[in-house]
Amino acid sequence: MAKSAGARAQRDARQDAGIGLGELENHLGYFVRRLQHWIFRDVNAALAAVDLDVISYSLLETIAANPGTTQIAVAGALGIERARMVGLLDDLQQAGLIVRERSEQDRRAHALGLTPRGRLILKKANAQISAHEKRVARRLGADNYRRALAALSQFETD
Amino acid sequence: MAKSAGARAQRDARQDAGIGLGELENHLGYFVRRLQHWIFRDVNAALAAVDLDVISYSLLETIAANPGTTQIAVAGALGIERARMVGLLDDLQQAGLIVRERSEQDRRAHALGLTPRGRLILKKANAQISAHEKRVARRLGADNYRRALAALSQFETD
DNA sequence: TATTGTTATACTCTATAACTATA
DNA sequence: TATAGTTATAGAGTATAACAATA
Repeated sequence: MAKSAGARAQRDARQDAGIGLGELENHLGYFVRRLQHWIFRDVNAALAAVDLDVISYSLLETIAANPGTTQIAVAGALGIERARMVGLLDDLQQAGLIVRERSEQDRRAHALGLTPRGRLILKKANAQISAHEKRVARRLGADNYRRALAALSQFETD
Repeated sequence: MAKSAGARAQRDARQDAGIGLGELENHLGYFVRRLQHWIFRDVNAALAAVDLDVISYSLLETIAANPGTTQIAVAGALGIERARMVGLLDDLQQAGLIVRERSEQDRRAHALGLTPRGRLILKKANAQISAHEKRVARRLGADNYRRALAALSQFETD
């Protein structure tokens, strides 16, 4: 029973520190938040090697998967305000990683794409991300990692 | 194979919207963030019925589980800056839900506790939270919910 | 009229440093 | 000297509204 052993070890550690968390320890939201914090820090540390953060990386990856897409489409897919996209894309453009061109179908919109340098940086970033995922898997346990990925990938948001 | 069916349905929905997410869909961090966002919104909406938010609720629950504990201990347990604790506890105190008393062992510290009203509100909050957890479980699927809770509760942060 | 991108504004969260009173 | 709580400040993230160009 690896499960209760791991959970118990954590509870014990907190009780050693003289503080428990009551009902919180029965709620998925609490554990999701803890894991998300750790992942956020680890992935940003990993991406610092290629001078990116997790948001810039997500933007590059989404643009790479949808060449010619618009700012609004990317904003919607990633849950970023369109007002905030402006500054984020400004930075990526200044770093020479993306291009913004007037769309020919709709001249209000910008068609987004990666520069050759953008593709290179993204490739390096994905190597860092791959190492990061391995760290998560090792820390969570390979079985738990697979279970968590399988379970959470089925969650459909509104 | 409920797994690939669910994952496929989501992918299809995004492709219908004309945009995919590339490598992001293989990363646990992406799904954790998505789930965390949904939970955050749903739990805050639920707690609005008792005029709390998720942070205030976590504070009440932690204080209830550790009567007489200090601000620093709670801050450490929940990952909140001790500077931010001040304002958060000010609000809870003004709402008549907690008491801050000088600790008799260490007169620098505040001993924290719930008022009778704090205990009542917390009880009502936990009923709301319980309903929220059921919504998460239903949306994720009962099996996935159990698997996710079991897997994620074993993650130990630094 | 509605939409894309943009700018401006305000509010919250986070991080940091410094102060006070105690230890 | 170090620690608990507090205050103040600056930076990042988020939400909102309004504007120009285009549909």
